[in-house]
Amino acid sequence: MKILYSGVDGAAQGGAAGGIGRCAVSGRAEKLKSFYREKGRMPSYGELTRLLGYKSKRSAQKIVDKWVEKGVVRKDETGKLLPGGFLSALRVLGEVAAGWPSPAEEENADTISLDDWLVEDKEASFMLKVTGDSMIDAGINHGDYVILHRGKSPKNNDVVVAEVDKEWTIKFFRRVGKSVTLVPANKNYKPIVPKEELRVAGVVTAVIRKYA
Amino acid sequence: MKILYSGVDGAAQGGAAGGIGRCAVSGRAEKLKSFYREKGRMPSYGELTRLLGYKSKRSAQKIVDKWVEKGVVRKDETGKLLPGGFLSALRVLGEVAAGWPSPAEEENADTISLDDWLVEDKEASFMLKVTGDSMIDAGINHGDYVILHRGKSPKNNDVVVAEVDKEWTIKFFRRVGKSVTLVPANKNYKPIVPKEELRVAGVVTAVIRKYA
DNA sequence: TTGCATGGTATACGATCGTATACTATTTTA
DNA sequence: TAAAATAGTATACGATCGTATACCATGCAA
Repeated sequence: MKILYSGVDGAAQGGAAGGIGRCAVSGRAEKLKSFYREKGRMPSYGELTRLLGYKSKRSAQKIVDKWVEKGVVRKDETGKLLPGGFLSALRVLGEVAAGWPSPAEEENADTISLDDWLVEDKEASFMLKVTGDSMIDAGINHGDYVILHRGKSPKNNDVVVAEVDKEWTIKFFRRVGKSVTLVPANKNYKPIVPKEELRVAGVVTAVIRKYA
Repeated sequence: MKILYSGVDGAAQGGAAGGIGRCAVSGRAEKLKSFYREKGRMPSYGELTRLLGYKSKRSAQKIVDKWVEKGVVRKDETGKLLPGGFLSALRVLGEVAAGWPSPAEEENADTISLDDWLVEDKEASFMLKVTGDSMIDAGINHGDYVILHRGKSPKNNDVVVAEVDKEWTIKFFRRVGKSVTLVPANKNYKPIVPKEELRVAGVVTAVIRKYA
């Protein structure tokens, strides 16, 4: 029995079947990406000229014009360069059961920023680490992180973080008529019906688990 | 029974107890943040002067000097401004069971970028949507997203995405001596012992669930 | 062979860049 | 009250900014 590990360069290993190719990016764009990752900002035309090994700024200008057309970079209203779609954090592929995407799909894959995708309102959002297993049947385990949106008011069956009778918990928010019940996702725990005061800290908009 | 929703401005609502205050940031830094979020780059000194309503660049310079000391912004070796710790995506607070953090803690909370935190090697990482419930007891549900690191070779008990005998699945990777077993986290499924070929697409480094 | 893109160089333009010195108020501190 | 720090203005410096026109190769199609 063979075990194949798909490395960064797929072709070097398994060879034919299936094929997980490296995402082909032009060498020039690659240099731009390095610059941006390293320095945290886009280069000026002068810097780009040197970066690409040109002797005239005009050459860099022409490259940029094409990049703008392709959406690799954008331009300010003052002409300064802005990061385009070339360095978004992650490529998003299809579903697991659907088989592995072809190299063609892979290159055309959308890219997203997890920050933007997961957090709608950064000002009003927090991340919390979850303790306990009261939501384990909802796939929220001990040690997981949740993103909490504070401004939102909970709808029925939302997962919320709430303080009920002096204790903070994470539960399902379930409203029947006027009364509210906080329902755990673990049959070893009982639903909580707040006696005096229920303080909702926010609605859980995402769950994140990070493997070491 | 009272239900309190902690809005963005906590003080406006519940008043005293507990208190979830707004993160206090100077109005000037707030303007900088807006500029950066809107334009995707840091302002020049000239722009910053106008942004803050000054008439002389020198005033903006002095503000920047203090920001640099506090780590709000950084500077290039050419003097250009770089984003500092002021706009990282998320504030990270304590644990749920530990009670709600005090406003003081809240202001001093660390901030992180989910992109950087979750994805070590962006070039070699992908995101996949999970189909099926074979890993449900490990808290990986149908519809969840997983981040896949392709270069990594799996250790024992890692969650991997693999193609075994022409089918793609997500399972625990369990190695005993020379033989490898792919173990589901669902008692309705049986462990898979690859007969001919096992192709490991990558190791799952994170699981993300996003609530609508 | 002609014509015309393509890719690169050289150079020049006004505007803006980051930095600096000098000066005037105002507020804080001794 | 006097001294010292703070906050803001005015202005000037050389360097670099983004943009533009012109020119020179090479390659390819008509």
